Amino acid sequence: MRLLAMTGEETCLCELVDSLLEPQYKLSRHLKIIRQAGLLTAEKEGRWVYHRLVQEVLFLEPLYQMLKTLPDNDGIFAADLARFRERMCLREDGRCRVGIQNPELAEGSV
Amino acid sequence: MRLLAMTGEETCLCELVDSLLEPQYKLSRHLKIIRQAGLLTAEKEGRWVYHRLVQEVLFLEPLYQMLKTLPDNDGIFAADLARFRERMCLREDGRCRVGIQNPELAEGSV
DNA sequence: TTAATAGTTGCACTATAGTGCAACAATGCA
DNA sequence: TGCATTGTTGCACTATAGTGCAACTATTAA
Repeated sequence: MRLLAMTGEETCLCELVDSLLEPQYKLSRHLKIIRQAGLLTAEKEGRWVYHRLVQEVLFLEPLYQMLKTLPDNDGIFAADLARFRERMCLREDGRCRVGIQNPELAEGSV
Repeated sequence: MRLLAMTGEETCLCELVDSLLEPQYKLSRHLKIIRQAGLLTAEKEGRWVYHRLVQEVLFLEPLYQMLKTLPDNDGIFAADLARFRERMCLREDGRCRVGIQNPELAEGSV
């Protein structure tokens, strides 16, 4: 797994689910690990939790720089990014207002 | 495990064994993984094999930059580095001429 | 050509990391 | 207040990565 939200945005979990096409609990745990490592901040806002990468740590800057430079030979990241951009269009006033859109990954999908 | 030879030097395995205090086969395999990932070149020279980090790949530069910036809170890296400097003093004409010095890690140690 | 030295690797084993289900807390809307 | 929604987590399980021994190759020096 890799953190793909190198766009500098802050996102909530459901937006990542729709972008990366991974189940909610998987990404939730992934984010938790990154948060405990001190690379991510979580800010609760109503039902949504906004995650953002920490910028103030010295050695993280070259790390982010590397992630931006990384090649994307198979185009997977490009596809994730495209879905992410599309998903961000659903925001209202810059805030997420809808849950998981992908029916196969949504909560009550049986 | 972490690659610690960020000093820009090229080193042979026995020098790393004496610096990192890890058994030869462990480091040999570790180097193999890094080599297969394309981050390391191996150059055989007599009985010795000199390993050097690849510099020509675009996204590796910020990675090395990050490794140099990484904090060393417990001082382990500093200790490794000190042993490495000491070990490099045993070279003759810039080439390694002796095997593993640490008796507990040497070949015929029983 | 034999012995010692520098390094590699197959195999079995152990430890750690990732997965999926289901139950859970917390918030907001009807 | 009750229920749907967003997100989290305990548990058992599976997959992957790391470890140690010992046998192996390749090279040099006697």
